[in-house]
Order: sequence, then C-alpha cells, then structure tokens
Amino acid sequence: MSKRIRIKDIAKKAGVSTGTVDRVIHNRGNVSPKARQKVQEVMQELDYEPNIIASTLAYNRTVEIAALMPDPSTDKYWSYPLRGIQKAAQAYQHFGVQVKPYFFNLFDAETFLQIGQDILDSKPDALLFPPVFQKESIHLLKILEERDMVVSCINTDVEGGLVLSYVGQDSYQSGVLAGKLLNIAHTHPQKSLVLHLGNDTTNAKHLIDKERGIKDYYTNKFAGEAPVIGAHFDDFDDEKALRSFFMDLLSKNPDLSGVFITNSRAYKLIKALKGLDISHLRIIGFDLLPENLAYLEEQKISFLINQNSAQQGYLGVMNIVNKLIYKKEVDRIQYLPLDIVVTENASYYLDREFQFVL
Amino acid sequence: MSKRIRIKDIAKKAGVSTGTVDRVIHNRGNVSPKARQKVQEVMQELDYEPNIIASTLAYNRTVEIAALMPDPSTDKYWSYPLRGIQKAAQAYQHFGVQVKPYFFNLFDAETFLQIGQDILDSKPDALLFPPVFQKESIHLLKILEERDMVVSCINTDVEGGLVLSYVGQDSYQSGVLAGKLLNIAHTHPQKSLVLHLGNDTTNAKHLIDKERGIKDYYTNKFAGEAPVIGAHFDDFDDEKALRSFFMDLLSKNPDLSGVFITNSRAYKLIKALKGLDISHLRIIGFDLLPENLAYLEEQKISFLINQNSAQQGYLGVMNIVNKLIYKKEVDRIQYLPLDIVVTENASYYLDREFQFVL
DNA sequence: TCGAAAACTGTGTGCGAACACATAAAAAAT
DNA sequence: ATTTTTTATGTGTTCGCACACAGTTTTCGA
Repeated sequence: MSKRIRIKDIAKKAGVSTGTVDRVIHNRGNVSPKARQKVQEVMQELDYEPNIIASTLAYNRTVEIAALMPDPSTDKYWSYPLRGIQKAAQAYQHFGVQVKPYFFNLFDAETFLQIGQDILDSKPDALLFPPVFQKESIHLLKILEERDMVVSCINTDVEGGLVLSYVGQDSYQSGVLAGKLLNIAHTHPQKSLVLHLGNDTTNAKHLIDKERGIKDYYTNKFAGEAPVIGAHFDDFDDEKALRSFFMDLLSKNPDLSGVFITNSRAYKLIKALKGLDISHLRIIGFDLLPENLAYLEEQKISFLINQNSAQQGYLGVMNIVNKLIYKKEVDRIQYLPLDIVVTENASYYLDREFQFVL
Repeated sequence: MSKRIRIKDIAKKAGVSTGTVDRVIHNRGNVSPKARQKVQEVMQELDYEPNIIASTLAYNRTVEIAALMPDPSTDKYWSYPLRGIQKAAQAYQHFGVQVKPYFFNLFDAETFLQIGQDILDSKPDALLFPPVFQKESIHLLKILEERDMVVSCINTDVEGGLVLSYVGQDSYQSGVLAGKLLNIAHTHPQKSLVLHLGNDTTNAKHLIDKERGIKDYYTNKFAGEAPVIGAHFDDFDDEKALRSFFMDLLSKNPDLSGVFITNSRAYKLIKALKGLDISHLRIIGFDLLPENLAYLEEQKISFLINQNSAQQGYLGVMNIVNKLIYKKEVDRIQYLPLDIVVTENASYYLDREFQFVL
C-alpha cells in the first residue's frame, strides 16, 4: 500500500534535486528562499518522514555515550542501573551506539570530578549519569553545556544546566505509598518509624522527600499529628551498634508498628536484629536485592517497593538514542512505576529482562 | 576502537568474495564445502554480527502483520492491547513493519473464523491474536503452519500448532496473589468469594486457574479447608439482578470479608451495589479501566491487579519483529508482571507510555 | 561592464547487506 | 575429447539517505 515517501519523491515533485531537499531538511543553508519554500510545502503535503534506517546507515558514525556511574562494588544497588545500561547498549549497537562505563567512588566526590575530567577528555557525544553530588554535577554540566553535549540523568535530578531527561523515582510519592502500605487494613493511624540507614549525603533530597511523603499521607488520611518518627543511623555495617540503637528506639516507642527504610538496605537492619521477635513490625524497604528478597520470603519484610533501577539505566540510554538518532522529543521528567512487591509477585520483576530486548 | 566486522572483512580474510559469504550466511547453497568451512571459521573468529540496519535497508521489503483482535467496542478491555499493538507498529515502522488490525466479535466464534479467512486471503507474514476460541484457533493454526507463517499469541495460550510466543498473565499466580492481598494483616484466613462476572467461555481456563490459585494460597498458608466460595453471574449488565444475587450471597455468608473478581468487571458489581455499605469487604479486581480506577480512588476497590494489557500487545508485535527482522530467539512463554495497584501508585501505570518508544 | 566572490544547485559516491546476473570451474553426458 | 549440465564464485546494482564536490547562477564591487 502507501509506500513511503523518499527524498527523491520530494525532489521530483518540488522540481529540484535531492541535494536541495537534503539541504532544506538539515538546514545546511545555501538554498534559495523560493526553493526552500517549495520543498517545505511538498514535504508537508506528502507528509514526509525520513527513513531512519537509511539515515543511520548513511551517517556512518558512532554515537559515543559515556556512563558515569558509582562503582557497583562499593554499593550493590548500582549494579542494576548498570545492567540496564548494558542491555540498552546491546539493543542499540546496530545504530552505532557505543556505551562506555566509567566508575567513581560513591563516597568520594573527588573521584567523581576526576573521572568526569577523563570523560571530558575523551569527548563523547553524550553523558549519562546520576548527579548524586549536586555541586560537582552542576560544575560538570556547565562545561558540557558549552560543548552542547547531550546529558541524561538517572536516579537523581538536578536543576540548572541543560539536561535532556531525568529518569527515576518520584521519591515523595514513594513515601506516600509507604504510608499507605503501613496502614493497610487499619482504621487508626499506625505509629511508624522512618529510618535512614547510612550517611548518604548524596541522597539527602530523596530521603527528605520520602519522609515528607509518608508524613503527608498521615495528615491527609487521618486527622492530627502524624505518628511518624524519623531516625538516622550511619554505620549500618556495625550490627551490634545498629541493634542496640534500634532496641533503644523500640523501648522508647512500644506502640511502634511499622518501619520504613528509605533505601535498599532494609536487609541490614533485619540482619542486625537476628533472633529478635519483630513479627509485630511491618517493615517496608526498597529494591529487589537478593538479600531483601530472602527476607521478604521469610516474611520479615512485608513489602518491597521496586524502583525499577535497571530500567532507569535502560531508559536513560534510550532517551539519548531518541534524541540523537531518532531526533525525537524526549520528556524531561520520566517517573518509573513504584511497584509493590510481595513474595507472590516478586519473580516477575526479576525475570523481566525480555522487556529490554530492542 | 573495535569497529564492526563487515561481510567484506570476512570475505577478504577467507579469501572469497562477498557473494560467497552471503551465500553461507543465508544458506543459499552453491558453496563448496571448503569455502563454507573457511567462511564459517572466519565468522566465528571475528565474531561477526550482521548489521541489521544495512540488512533491512537492502531487503527492501515490508513485513505485514495481521492483528486479529476482539472488537474493542464489544469489550473495553481489548482497547488496551490494541493500543500497545499500535504503539509497536509505530515504533517499528522504519523497519518496514506494517500492522493491520482485524476485528472479530468476542461473543461469536463464527466471526472469528470469517475474519480469520480474510486474513488468510491477504497472506500476511505474521499473525498476532488472542486464541480465545480454542477449537477455532487450533483450526486456524493448522492452516498457518503449512504456510509457515509466524504466529504470536497474547492474553491466552494455546497448545498444538506452531506458536512463536505467548505473552500474557500467569493467571494461576494472579489468583495466589489475590489470596495474599485478601489476607494482608490477618493471621486467620479470611472468608472470600471468587466471582466470575459474565459467561466468558472464552476465558474459562483463566478463570479456573485463578480460582485454583487463590485456593492454593489458602491451603498452603493456613491449615484446613480454604474458606473460599466460588460464584458465577452471567448478565452483569442487569444491575438489579446482580444486586439481589450478591445480597443473597452476603446473607448466606455473613462472615464474608473479601471478594475477588476474576476479570476487569469489578466496577460492574460495585455499581450494582450502589448505596449499600460494603466497607467491610475487601474487593480485588483486574485492570486499570477508568471505572475501576474511580472506585479504587473511592476506596470501594482495595486493590487492582494490573495485567499490563497494553504491553501484551506491544510485546506480541515485538516478538514477531525479533523473529523476522532481528532473527533472534524468542521465549515461548512470557509472563507479564502482576502489578499491585493502589491509589498511591496508580498513575505510574497509566502514564507509562514512554516505555514503549522504541 | 567585467570579473571575482558568494549563493545556489545537481551529480556522484559510500554506508553494509541482499540479490540478480554473468562467468568460471568442475562434473556429467555424449 | 567435446559438449552439456551442474556447481561454484565474483561482480555489480539496489535500498534511502548524507555529504563532498563540481558546476551553475547570481550578486556586487571596481
């Protein structure tokens, strides 16, 4: 049926050569106003859509994407976005997309700047990264802006600087959701603890938003002051300290019924509380790390909220491809779903890789 | 860096022409054993991967996919998979993929066969459809097999006949999940009703599986007989009849605490019960129809299970593309996640279209 | 009015793979 | 041994677009 319109067809109908049409399409200049006018008219009329396939073939260039990521060996969480990125790299390899990962130390902003400089030196076409270090990221973005490089953010958003897109969680809403999950099947507000495990200054904004979210849930849902206490514990790997810290909290709040751990380290708390009977506590955490899933299975964790971290990486790359290759508009902010995960539906969120193909 | 290997490179290294390499790759014959051997060795060694971009351009063919779907005007549910299909068609248009939708009447197997014949006459390259009519589908598949057409199923699977892939729900597990949701925050098993609304003989298997799933949840989780009653009501549009049917059930089961509606028609029940106080009932339904979402918001529905019906359509098309264009292996069975949807996370499952963009 | 620069336009080649066609080598038939 | 048939191999064109380059026209200063 309606076969596709080619540049040649436009040229013929407009009475010019394909070269002229090409110049119009790409704004290369050196086209008489009359010719441009005519060509544009014909393009409108025939509803021309460039053949991306032929286009990418002819461009014959590679799109180099630098992925500046926290070293997954320092924090397991980051292996998931990385896998998404690699999946995307694979899917788009035919389009000449090449993704090169660079790692920085999540707990050392200095390494971020260093590796950032390395990337600048290698002059890629685009950068994908989680701007966990606010100041440093803005600094980097300023430089990138001058070179009009495409920048795509995941996990955390950043103001200022030209950012193509942000893919990540709506942390405020995830707090609201946690509030809901902690109060399912209750008519009276349940006293809850919001626990930040670790001193992620890099995540400060997320943590604040989550706390705000859960509190807002309470105030919107129930009258009066929200029975939510916030707490913070740095050295999550010191099990003894964590344990006594938590037991202290418990004794001071005997009516506590739920715990909302604001990052992926819920398992650290539960591990530290080993042997203790915490069956009266509804515990909610983030992300499908194997350790978390194991505790979900044991019913130590009631719900996990999945942030689709792998998809964050995948979509981040996809956005760059959409911009540079497909020349499409890209949404500035893209929130991923907040999946409620229980034992009975966990597997689907793990085996979902096929969704990444192509 | 490692630039991509081309046919030309292989030809050179193997000491043959590109034509011969091409013949080896496509098994076109007329190649001496010696040459074939050599070419295959070199391909192995250089880890050749064909350039799909150049390949599709050179093929210069269109892949016609027929989508045989229930008419969405007869059952709203089917507009979702259809949208996914259309999204996919859009995403893959550059690869020469053309999807043509055909509609049959969900309540009339005869129309299925008729339209099926129309499709056969138009000789597409592939067929995508939900085999809701078992017998008729198998009949159709037999014919398609002879023409070695690619067939991809969504929503329902079918035995026998050569089917490339099935994308859909794990209905058994969705029943298990419903059992879980009905018992959250309870230590004793809650008496539940499994309600089939409508006489979908076409969905019989799914409904049976769901019922089995929820019952298994109870027996695995709690000792003794599962306090689950099954019921079935045909004429869901007769509100009065439905209402009295349900009230009768309620009076006979005063201890009923939950209702699991096994398809997307939960809103029909709630509408029929308007004015009645059913706040003590935890109601669970399927799919994010606007009507269901409205009742979720009103807290008449406690949870919705999202079957990702739009993605079913998208992935169905994607599988065909992966097979015919990318020549990739495709998983025979692809279960989509069973998303637990509450008011607090509903929007993400609606605005998720961007995930479809190629 | 002429000539050089600037503005404009058309043609041709290449991207990598698919396939048609021509030709060469080997095998089979005479 | 020669012709015919079969099998094997190489060359060239095509897909639609991007871009280089050559060629043509216009502009404008001297």
